[in-house]
Amino acid sequence: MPQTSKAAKSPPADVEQTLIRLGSYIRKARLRRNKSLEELAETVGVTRHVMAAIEKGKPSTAIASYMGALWAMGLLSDMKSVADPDNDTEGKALENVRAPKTAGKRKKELDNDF
Amino acid sequence: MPQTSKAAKSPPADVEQTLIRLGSYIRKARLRRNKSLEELAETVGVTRHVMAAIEKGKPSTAIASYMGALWAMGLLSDMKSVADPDNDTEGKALENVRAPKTAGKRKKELDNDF
DNA sequence: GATATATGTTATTTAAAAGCACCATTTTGG
DNA sequence: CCAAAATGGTGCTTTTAAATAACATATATC
Repeated sequence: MPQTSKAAKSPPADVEQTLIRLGSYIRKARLRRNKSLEELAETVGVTRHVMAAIEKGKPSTAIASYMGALWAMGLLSDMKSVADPDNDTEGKALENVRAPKTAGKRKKELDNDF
Repeated sequence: MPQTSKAAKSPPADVEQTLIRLGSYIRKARLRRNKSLEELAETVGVTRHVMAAIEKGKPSTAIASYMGALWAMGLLSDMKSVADPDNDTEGKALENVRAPKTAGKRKKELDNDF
C-alpha cells in the first residue's frame, strides 16, 4: 500500500529476515504444487508481479496478499497459532487480574522504586 | 484491477477471518503488556491509526506493520513455522523427485493419460 | 538443441495507504 | 464523580503499491 510506513520501509532486521524466509517458503510450496506465478496469482487475485514480490519477502505488500497465497495452497491454518493468547506466556505473566479494555491511565511507572 | 488488489479489497472469507483473529490477538497482547496504541505504534514505527487498523485486521495494511507489532511484543517467533516446508505434508506428497526452479513447461494438463 | 513456458526487468498510470491534525467519546484510576 | 489518558472517527495531503504492458532472460520438457 502507498505511503509506506517506516516499519515497511526499513523494518527491524528480525522482521526483514522473517519475511524473506516466509517468501522462500511460499515459493517452495508453489513449486512443489507445480503452479506458475501467474496461476497462483490468479487464484489469490493479484498479478504475477505481486506474487513475485511476496516470494522475495517485500515488506510493504498488503498482508492479505501474503495470506491469500497461503490460503490458495492450503497453508493458512499455520497462522492460527500466531500470537495466540494461550501461548503468550510473557503476556500471561504481565496480565493484571482485571482485563482492561484500554491501556488505561498511566500508572506512574511501575518499576522505578528509586 | 487497479491499485488495491482484489485480494486486499475483498479477501476470501478464511483470510478475512484469520486477519480479524490475528488483530484481536495483537490487541490482547498489547493490553496485557499495558501499552497504549501510541506507545506500541512508536516502537513499530507507524502511527497509532495504523496500529488501530491492525487490531481490526485490515487486509490492505503492509505485512511489515503486522510483523512489527509481533516483533515489538516478542511474538515474532510464532511466524517461524508458518508455511514451513518441513510441515507441508501436502506439498511433500506432490513433490517430484527433482526440485525444479520454476514450474516449468506445462506438462500437457494433468497426467490424465488414462 | 529447439521451443514453449516461466520468470525477471523496466516504465507508466492511478487509486488507496499512511501521515497528520483535530475533535468526540470512552475508559481508567484516584 | 472527575481529570487524565486512551481510543475512535473525519477530512485532507502526500506518497507509493499494485495494475498494466512490453520486452529480455532463464528454465523445463520434448
